[in-house]
Amino acid sequence: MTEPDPADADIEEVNPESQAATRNLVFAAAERLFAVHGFQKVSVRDITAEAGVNLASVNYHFGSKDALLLEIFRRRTAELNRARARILHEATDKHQGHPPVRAILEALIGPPVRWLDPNGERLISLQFIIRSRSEGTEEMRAALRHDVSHLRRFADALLAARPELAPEDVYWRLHFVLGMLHNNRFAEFDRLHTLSEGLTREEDFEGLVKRMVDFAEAGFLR
Amino acid sequence: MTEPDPADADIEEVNPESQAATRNLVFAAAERLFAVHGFQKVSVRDITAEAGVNLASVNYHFGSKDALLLEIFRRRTAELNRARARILHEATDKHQGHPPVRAILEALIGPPVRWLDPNGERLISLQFIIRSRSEGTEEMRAALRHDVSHLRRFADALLAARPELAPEDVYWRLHFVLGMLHNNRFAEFDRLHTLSEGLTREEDFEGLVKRMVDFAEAGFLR
DNA sequence: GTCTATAGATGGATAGAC
DNA sequence: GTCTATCCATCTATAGAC
Repeated sequence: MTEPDPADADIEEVNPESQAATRNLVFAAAERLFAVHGFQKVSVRDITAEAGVNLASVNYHFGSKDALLLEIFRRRTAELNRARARILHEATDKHQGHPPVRAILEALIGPPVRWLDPNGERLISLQFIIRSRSEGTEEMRAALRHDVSHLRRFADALLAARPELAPEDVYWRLHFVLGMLHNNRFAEFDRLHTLSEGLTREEDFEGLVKRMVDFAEAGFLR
Repeated sequence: MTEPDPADADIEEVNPESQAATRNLVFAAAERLFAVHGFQKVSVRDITAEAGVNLASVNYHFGSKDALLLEIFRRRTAELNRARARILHEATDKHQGHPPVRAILEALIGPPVRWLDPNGERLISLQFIIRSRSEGTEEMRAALRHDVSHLRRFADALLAARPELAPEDVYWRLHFVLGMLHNNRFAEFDRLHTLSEGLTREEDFEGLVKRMVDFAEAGFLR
């Protein structure tokens, strides 16, 4: 806590921590509201009201609503892809440079599915990332379209693990797996739970990782 | 063509066909713009400009922008689910009431993937349907959440075809297959084509149906 | 039925006081 | 840095002339 110097009592105090605090409050409120309600439906007014700060904060700290969106997007996708890359790297080391299909899929699927756990603190971030695929700004969609470097490693690993498959088969199957992941939205879970009459109310997320890896691996091994 | 009666030349003519034509122009323009640019980004002004009709047409013919959206949604999802139900019904008849997993998956996957063919006239409708999953109005999302009757038949057929599986396994795998389908968006194809450097530029949509059914069937049979 | 004009609401952004 | 007040653009919806 930085207490203002009494000698400065009549000067407007500048508190670096409260500055960072406001920025973080805006960031967190925006991520949460966007994740739950969608990008276009949430206004700057909604965000600042939720964060308990003044209306001008978004523009002061981030420049614009779109720039705020882009910063959240960049930070969260970087975190997710780092987590995936680390696991893939470990699997590569463990298997003398040639990880099997299952280990590759675990590195791809594991992090985002573990983020679904409501007991963790990542659920909102994952929902935000999923939403940005369909509702993002032009800048975000351009980034998604052109920046495939993190997927490059997974595609190459899968191509090496299944050299007898035609490369286009590998790419298409990777696309199918990504589809499985992108479908893990609040609304789709609700629908699944309605259909299954509560049978799929999942609380064991390691179990869900295993379900998804099992399903995806079968598709790659046939 | 209904020609106006010359006796009515000084009375404002009412042409039922031009009325229907305006309505259809609005419907088609709205579906196309929503499918390509998203629901919130397209204004009533965009729609009427694209259709070449006056600004008031949307409210006159449909009541509101949201009602127009809902009507497009209802019509297209009904068409898609009818096509799926018909194929499932045929497969059920053909297999004495007990279609195998592969036939069930073909009925689920075939219609929406055939709609992807740009040589057909369904691509826009499918993109609209996919978008409504994440960007729809509250009414549309409520319909998606609660109306699972069309999926009910597919879930029951799959449960019957794999009685040795725990029901929740069947439901989760159905969820994975739906994820594969929902990922067939313009933007995701672009990304896949970037990653594969053009290898996946698909023109054979029956081939794509087979790819997807192969992948999904493997996941159900393991 | 069509169209123009506009009402009425809401949004992002910013100037200027403190 | 914070906050209020406000500008200005844009949207949906509708009234009223034709």
